[in-house]
Amino acid sequence: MKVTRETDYAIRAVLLLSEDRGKTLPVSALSEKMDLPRSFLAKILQKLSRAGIVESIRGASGGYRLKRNPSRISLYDLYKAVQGEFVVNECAVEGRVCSRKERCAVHPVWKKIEREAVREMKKHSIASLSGEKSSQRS
Amino acid sequence: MKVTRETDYAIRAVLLLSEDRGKTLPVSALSEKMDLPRSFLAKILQKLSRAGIVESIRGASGGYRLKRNPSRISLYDLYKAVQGEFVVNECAVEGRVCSRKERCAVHPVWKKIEREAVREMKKHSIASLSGEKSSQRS
DNA sequence: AGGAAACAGGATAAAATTTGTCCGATATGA
DNA sequence: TCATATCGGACAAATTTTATCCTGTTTCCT
Ligand code: FES
Ligand code: FES
Repeated sequence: MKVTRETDYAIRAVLLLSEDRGKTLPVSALSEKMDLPRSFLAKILQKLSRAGIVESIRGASGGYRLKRNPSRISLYDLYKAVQGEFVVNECAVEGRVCSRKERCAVHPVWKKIEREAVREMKKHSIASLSGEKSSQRS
Repeated sequence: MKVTRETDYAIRAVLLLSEDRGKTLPVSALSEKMDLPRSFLAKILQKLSRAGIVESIRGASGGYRLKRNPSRISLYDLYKAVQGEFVVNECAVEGRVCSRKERCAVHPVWKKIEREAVREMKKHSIASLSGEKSSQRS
């Protein structure tokens, strides 16, 4: 559930890609401009690529560019592409074995926190977050 | 931010302690009844003890008992006693070094998720969660 | 007094996760 | 062909999670 460096880096990279919209940037440029470890970022971009969020262009003058409109990329999309399903408590995951699940009164609380957090992350698109000065109220 | 086994176990133990209210139970009993690893649970109870949530009675026929009324013990109290401050993204922690903090539009989103989750956890007391059928009373 | 039951606190450690690096293979533009 | 890139897999350090064990101390009971 916690947002790791991986996801944080993914967000920063995608934010940068959304600035020069449609532009293709190599990992080196993204890494330098956002001060992120290069080879780690490379791995992260592969995940985003597989998730259909960015697109890779191989070969000389290649790099990465957004595949979707920034307004259609939410924080949740990035979280999920990088970290997978958002889970508050392993015990409350659907399909997990937990002998107490039926009578557990705490379970629903974790589920609610989960839903609220996901909802909040879905609310914010890269488009609404980019541009430094965007006074997004929520 | 994720709820670890430690916190999950703490909640189960405190729930059991709240059933026999005021009763003192040794770690062995708590461990057996809730099927939790004994020595691990012992460590967790020490944390709860230091946080003033439970009280330890040493010596033969000793054990642990609640120090506060179950209606005054929230999930958040337990989370904090065991895992410390609730944090969604390390980058967004107060007082942390992050060069981009000032102009970062994502920061407020993590903070909001944090506030909402903490609020939700504070809303539920052990009293309101115990008794399987969630009959509210205090 | 002595023994058994129980917690306190520190040391230790296995397993899992996070946070990366590196390299050989492949693709592509000039 | 050569320089520039990504791809995918292997590897690895650091940290966190999930425990266990041991020695010491307290307290009840006989
Ligand atoms: S869901 Fe497993 S104990 Fe609550
Ligand atoms: S708070 Fe550090 S980059 Fe957003």
